[in-house]
Amino acid sequence: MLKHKHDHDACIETALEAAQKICEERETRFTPLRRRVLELVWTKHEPITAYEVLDMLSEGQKRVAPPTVYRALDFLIEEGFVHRIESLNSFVGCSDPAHKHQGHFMICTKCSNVTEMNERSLHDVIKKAAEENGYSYENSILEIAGICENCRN
Amino acid sequence: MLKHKHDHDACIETALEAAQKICEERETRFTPLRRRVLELVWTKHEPITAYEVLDMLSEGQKRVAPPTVYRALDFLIEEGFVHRIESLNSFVGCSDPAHKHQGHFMICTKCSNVTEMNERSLHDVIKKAAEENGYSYENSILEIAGICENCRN
DNA sequence: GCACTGAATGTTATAAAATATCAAGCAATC
DNA sequence: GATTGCTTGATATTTTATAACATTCAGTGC
Repeated sequence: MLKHKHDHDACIETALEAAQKICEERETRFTPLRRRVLELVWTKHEPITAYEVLDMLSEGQKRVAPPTVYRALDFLIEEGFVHRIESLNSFVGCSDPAHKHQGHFMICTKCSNVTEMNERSLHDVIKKAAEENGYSYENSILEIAGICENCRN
Repeated sequence: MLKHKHDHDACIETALEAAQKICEERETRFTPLRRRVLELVWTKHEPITAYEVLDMLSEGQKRVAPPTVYRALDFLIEEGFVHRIESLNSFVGCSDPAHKHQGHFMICTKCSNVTEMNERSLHDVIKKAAEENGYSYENSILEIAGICENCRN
């Protein structure tokens, strides 16, 4: 069942190519394993758990161990290709990998789809709120639960 | 080492009394176990994990099992006396238990202290952002990491 | 008082998520 | 081709959380 009308294969491919390019620029190593994990994260196109990645990664070969997946995910998060959704213990591909940032998300409680908001204004408001309360700002997690447009119709 | 200059015992006592009163109003049961768990959460006055609560609860008596703690925490969260900090898998006492709400937090990455922000304006901005992106708003998690005023001095 | 009911707690077992540690492989540099 | 450091493999364990069923307890009606 297609939730979004888009060419999903192309969408994955674009993400992989972008990651590849960024890693070349940064001289970090986009190894086959890391590439494969990023691909699996994008394949689901919804928050995916580390153990789901693990299962998919293990298909048709010897089962990989959790650290393999977690290390790959750590790298991808570090590079900004993947975000972690704290409230779901899950991971999603980043829609704007070129700029490192912490993601702000809306999570549909019906269909589980996640939308990343890259809104400068929202980020600024949050940062300002922190500073007004005496905190220096490092980063922030924002996860909004609600019902998406599709599911309301 | 005291981090805040306040009478911590009084602060715990206030929280317990408030909870008691609210439960009477709502006709929900503020049992000895639930009271004790809330007390332990407030005693630490920093995010506390379920298993820390479990250990403290077990002191000087037969060890309690995880469900005992999780159920009490579930109740306290449901009533709005405790918030869960997703990014830390931990729990903190709510500073405004009289009004049910989802908490917005600042977390000091040095001293681990947590400050709850009950700012209407921030809440409104977040809700508006969600709606502008086509989501109905249910609730939201905001956890800002930074360094608190104390730790910067 | 006593049986009934439903909520709360106890108990046992297990699932789910994540990490520590050490070993082996591999890729770049000298 | 030896060295170095990063990456991956492998084993074990820790941390976090829940499922399922049994027992206890408080309130209600009789």
